[in-house]
Amino acid sequence: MVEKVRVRFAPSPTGLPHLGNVRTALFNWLFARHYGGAFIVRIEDTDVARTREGSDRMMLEDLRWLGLDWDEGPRKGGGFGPYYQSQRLSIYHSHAQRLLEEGQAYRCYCAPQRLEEMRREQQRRGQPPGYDRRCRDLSGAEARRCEAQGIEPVVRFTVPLDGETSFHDLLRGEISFANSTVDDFVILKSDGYPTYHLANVVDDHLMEVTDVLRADEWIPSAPRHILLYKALGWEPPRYIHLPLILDKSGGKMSKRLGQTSIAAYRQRGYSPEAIVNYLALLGWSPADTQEIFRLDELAGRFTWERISVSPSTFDLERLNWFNRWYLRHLPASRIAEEAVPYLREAYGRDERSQGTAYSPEEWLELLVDNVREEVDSLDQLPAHVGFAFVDGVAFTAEARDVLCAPTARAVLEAFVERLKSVDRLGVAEASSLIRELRDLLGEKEHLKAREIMFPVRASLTGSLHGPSLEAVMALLGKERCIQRVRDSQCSLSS
RNA sequence: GGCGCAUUCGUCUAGUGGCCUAGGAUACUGCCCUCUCAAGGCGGAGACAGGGGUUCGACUCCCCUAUGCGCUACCA
Repeated sequence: MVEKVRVRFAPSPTGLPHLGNVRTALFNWLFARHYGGAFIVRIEDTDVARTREGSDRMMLEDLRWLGLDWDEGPRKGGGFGPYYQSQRLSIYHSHAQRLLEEGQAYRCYCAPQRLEEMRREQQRRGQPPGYDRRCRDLSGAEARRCEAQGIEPVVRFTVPLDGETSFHDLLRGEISFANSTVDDFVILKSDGYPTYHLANVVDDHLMEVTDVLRADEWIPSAPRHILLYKALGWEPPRYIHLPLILDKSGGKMSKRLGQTSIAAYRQRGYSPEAIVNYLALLGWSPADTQEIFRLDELAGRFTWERISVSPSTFDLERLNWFNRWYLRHLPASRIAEEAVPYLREAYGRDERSQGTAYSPEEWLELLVDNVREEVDSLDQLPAHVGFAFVDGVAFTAEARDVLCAPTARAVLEAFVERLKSVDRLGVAEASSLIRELRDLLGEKEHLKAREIMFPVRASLTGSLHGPSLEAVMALLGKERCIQRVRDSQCSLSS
């Protein structure tokens, strides 16, 4: 690749951006970065009916969030704009006009109902579907009659009746189609907007795109694009068709609305690092067995030869694994910061440091640091930290059993006794307090570790599971610990 | 129906004719560690869609079949 590589991500703003979209964006971005090229974003808003207000904004926002910055495109500009197709209408018109004049395209006045009937009939007869070319050889007089009736025509491309059209896909090799299976497709709609086929070819050429990385589903329409390039006298770009991402039920991702939108994952507290890492390994693999990759590291190692050709299934479990990894390895301060909205939502506050040895910031970080390993995503966090936020302790059945054990009372009394003599209860102090307690009771009463730890844990949190005991103690603070032990004893005796 | 793409453990994948009694990861599972849950360590179970070729030798190349998916719009 001698010339400078230029690739583009060209979403159509018709809904919530999903994992499939973003994977295509990611691969384009990685390709551009790896080969030192430019990454262009172009909004393909040519379908007036399906365009959703704000969809382009969300797409851009998702890209930004994931760290996929673009060199040219909306909000950024560049020498090949505008980057919204709806602002390039005159460009498409002039090219359509040229094809019209050269006899490589023609106006078609067929009514939608007629086309529909035609298709039904073809279906019924078991014939290949496609436009029957009724308007292909319309006389001037007939065309004028239609115009007089006020019919807005579409412009169709004149596809050769025989021969074949083939193109080279970098991954799959030569793919060819008999021209007889390609019908005279529409390039300009009656509302004046171009179809994907025209807009895409014209823009890729004008924007000097060298490599097209797009989803697999485009392979069947590739011959149309090749034919257009040829008709316009242009050189087609190189093509890499990316394997589709299927959802759990086996269908193409974009067809199911579901919970696969990037926004949904962001809301649930998945990190962009995890999503990028997961997506990168869906359809691409490194030469070794490494699995954890930062974005810049991926850019360094991403080569198109290692993109796979077979479709893959989206697997939430695996995404969760990546997310847990990042939850565990990202700085605690960042996780704490991101946990705030979830805690506020659940408890109306994001800290409860009063009466503890910590500042609000320290407290939050300590809390998050001790539970982050237990969740798949941040939205699960509140469920694990109730003990630190809620006042009354609710006991689980097994916690109750533990507290009713004959040895529990002595343990708790000894615990409170030691607690009283501590003036600052941080994690370190809690830790040594526990050690002393275990030494003492282990020796004197011959109690096992769990016979000591469980009652304390149960009285403090109402549960047998949770963060390490010293963290629990430090998070509650001295007074609340003492209070909870007292309360638990009362509630048991009553 | 037509056209196209694909087919290795449940899932993501390695594998480009001998390195494969098919490797890694995840999920599942056993043990260890441990106050619990995680994490971590060490094990286990688990796959080349089927049939024909080509070859001294096929997961790897060719053909057929099957299956899955995609496209078949004045959607992208």
